Amino acid sequence: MPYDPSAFPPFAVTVDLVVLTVRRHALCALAVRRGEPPFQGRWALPGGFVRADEDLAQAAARELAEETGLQAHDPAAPVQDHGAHLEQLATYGDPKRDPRMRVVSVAHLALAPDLPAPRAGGDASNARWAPVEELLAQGGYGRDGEPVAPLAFDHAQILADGVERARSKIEYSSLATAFCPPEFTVGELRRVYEAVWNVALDPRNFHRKVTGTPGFLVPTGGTTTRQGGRPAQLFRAGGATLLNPPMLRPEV
Amino acid sequence: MPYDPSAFPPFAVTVDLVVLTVRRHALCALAVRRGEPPFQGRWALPGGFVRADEDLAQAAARELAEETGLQAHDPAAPVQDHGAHLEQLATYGDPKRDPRMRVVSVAHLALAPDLPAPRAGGDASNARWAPVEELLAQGGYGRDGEPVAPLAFDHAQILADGVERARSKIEYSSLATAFCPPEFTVGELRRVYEAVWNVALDPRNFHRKVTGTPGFLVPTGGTTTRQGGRPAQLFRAGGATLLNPPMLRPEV
DNA sequence: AGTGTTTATCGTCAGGCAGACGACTATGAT
DNA sequence: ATCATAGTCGTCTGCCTGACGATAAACACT
Repeated sequence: MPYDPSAFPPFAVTVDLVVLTVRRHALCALAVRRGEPPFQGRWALPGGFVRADEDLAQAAARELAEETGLQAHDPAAPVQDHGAHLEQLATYGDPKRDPRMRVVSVAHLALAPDLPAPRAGGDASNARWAPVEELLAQGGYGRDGEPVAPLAFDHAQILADGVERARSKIEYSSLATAFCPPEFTVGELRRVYEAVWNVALDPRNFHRKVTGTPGFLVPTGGTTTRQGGRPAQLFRAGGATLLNPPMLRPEV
Repeated sequence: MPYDPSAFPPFAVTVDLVVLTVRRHALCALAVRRGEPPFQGRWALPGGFVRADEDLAQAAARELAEETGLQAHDPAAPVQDHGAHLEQLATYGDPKRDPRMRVVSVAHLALAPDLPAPRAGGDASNARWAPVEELLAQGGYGRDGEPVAPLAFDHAQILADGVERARSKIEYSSLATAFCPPEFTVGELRRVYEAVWNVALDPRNFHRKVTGTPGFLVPTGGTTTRQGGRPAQLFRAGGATLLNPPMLRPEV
């Protein structure tokens, strides 16, 4: 029996991106300003429609490249080549989440080092890195005291879910290295954890933990003083993806 | 500007369910036989189209009730009332995953105690609990030696992802109690872990661990001998949802 | 009634790991 | 020279886990 198109309602399917990075000791997310209704002028997560012949991961990688110029990793490959980590986050399909029509959005989570400057269709004023704390302070006030409108659609929920995923996943995986440049120091990696978790970690215990976990870090032989103080060893991310035992987030 | 329907391709959106339970010391999943092409006669995961006015979680709960009669929990509520745990798993949208048309499937994971007998539209022969090992043995042979066809569509991948989610999530959450009846013994809970992980656990260390984790188990005061041997205390699931420190899956 | 089997439960001990923190090292700034 | 800043190595203590001995309370036999 051929399929009956009237047997199911048509949906629009989009991908939305939670793109996280660490800037100035704060966890930041990429936000773009909406140029058209609904929510015109409000900040939102980058995203767009999935094309007819495109896989979901392809669509997310395409949107990521369009917004940031970042190439997504092959998720199965170790974090070695330059580019962002990209993984599926969750799917949001409330019938009323878009007032225009029935839209199901497959949210993805991307983690990137600090390097890139935002660009949204070449217009920098319509894209920015904002501290997640600020973006999630719904109806509150930003760091410069001006009122901040909440994100468009259900994007505050999506962002919150993405942040929580990142916070929990760096506990038991080597994902935190996705926030670092290809070569980095133990101190830089520690500052990533501190920014994502918003806690202070003991530098000595952290150093013991990460250098003692087999396969997590590989020394490159070089050193750097870019942080000031005594020169620090440079490392690359090792092949290990799962940390066992995990890096424990401090209690409260 | 009104929206332009030609600006995006239409999709069908479905929910597919990975319903897991523990039967006779084995982790089993609910499979239904397909009554129509494509993959007619093959086993598949239960699922169906999301309706026009329905949230994704609602659609998953409806399908679960239709297939098993189980009521889904409110995900936020503690695991106390009877019914199945239900959570979103992942979304599968390969353009070729359904030969008929472009279908995006939002897979959900449900965990249920052993009680229910399968029913699919009243026809029991078209639904069964099968050990996941058997369902995932693509092109292999079942326990009775007859050849087993792989699951329809990409359902083997979805099932594998759901099983992996369950296996990892019982490590750090109280989710394993969702496989148990409302009142259960430490031994029954241990057999759940053993079935899901397919390992043998030390009864003494397991008992120490689960009874020593605050909020995990609440004694009801009753005892039972339904397993034979010395009577065991009965417990209910406590309010804790996250186990800290986690229950560690044995190496290798 | 006694014996064996089964399951539950409590205890003990050694090793590993994490948190707290002291000490030393190697840079640049004043 | 002195100080400030980071990085790195050690030590100690407490907690948790894995391994495993021992006891308890039921049932099935004989």
